[in-house]
Amino acid sequence: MTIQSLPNSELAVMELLWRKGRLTARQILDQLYPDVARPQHGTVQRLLQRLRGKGLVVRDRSRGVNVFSPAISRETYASDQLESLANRLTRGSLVPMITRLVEDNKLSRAEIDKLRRILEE
Amino acid sequence: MTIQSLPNSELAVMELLWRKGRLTARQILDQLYPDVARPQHGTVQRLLQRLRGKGLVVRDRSRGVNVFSPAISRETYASDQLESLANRLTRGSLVPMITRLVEDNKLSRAEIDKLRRILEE
DNA sequence: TTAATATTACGACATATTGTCGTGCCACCT
DNA sequence: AGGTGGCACGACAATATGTCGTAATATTAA
Repeated sequence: MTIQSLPNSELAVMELLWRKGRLTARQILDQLYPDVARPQHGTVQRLLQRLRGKGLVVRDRSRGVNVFSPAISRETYASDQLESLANRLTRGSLVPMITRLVEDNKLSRAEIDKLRRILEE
Repeated sequence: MTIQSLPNSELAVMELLWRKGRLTARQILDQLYPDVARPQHGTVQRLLQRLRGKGLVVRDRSRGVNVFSPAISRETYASDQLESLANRLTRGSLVPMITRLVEDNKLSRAEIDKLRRILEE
């Protein structure tokens, strides 16, 4: 089963968690809405709650304040989304998409080199 | 600018158009809802209208009945979505996603070989 | 310990998106 | 003129998304 695609607001929270690793709701609030007049704790709590429901965030209740962290890595989420994309559009194969990117010169020399190295094994 | 991600109902129409090339609304209706009791022309017309609005479908009014065809290829749409995914999640690079797929053995031998050939140039 | 403060969980909405219908209008064919 | 099919689009239900408000609980400061 594929992980669903996240809406912007939830992705923004994941982005922070992927960058920092572990954060409290307040820390997320401060980073997401640094200069909002009346920041809403509720909004962040809600987003975290929904993300937990989707299995993308775990919380640590062991200390006073809940600490949240990603349940899956950015790479896992990203590659999962890529698989889903390929399944929906190109019968599960990456070939048509990558072919097109190469033909359109959308991949840098460096990127191509790295990909080749990965595929050497 | 990136092409937006299509909802299921619209993707189903694109899928048909990509497969067949050119179709009238009625042909799409017959294929999409082959055994629905009271098929709704309006639904298909609406979907085609929205797809035209998004620039993904063009119509040929030169004959009596409108004939619709894709404005962009499946490969263009797919690779565009892939770029968008990479931009949102991995700073535009495919490397993290592909690396993960290889590590997880999600790519077949044949798929890897094809990708390598594409990247040879 | 108690009052103030922060945190949490979640109901409630406003908006936006998606999936469907229905209807009125138009063109063509008898 | 009447019938048939096609077309454009308003409308709306269902769902998803983004945001608040608040009551209950936990924590901290006095």
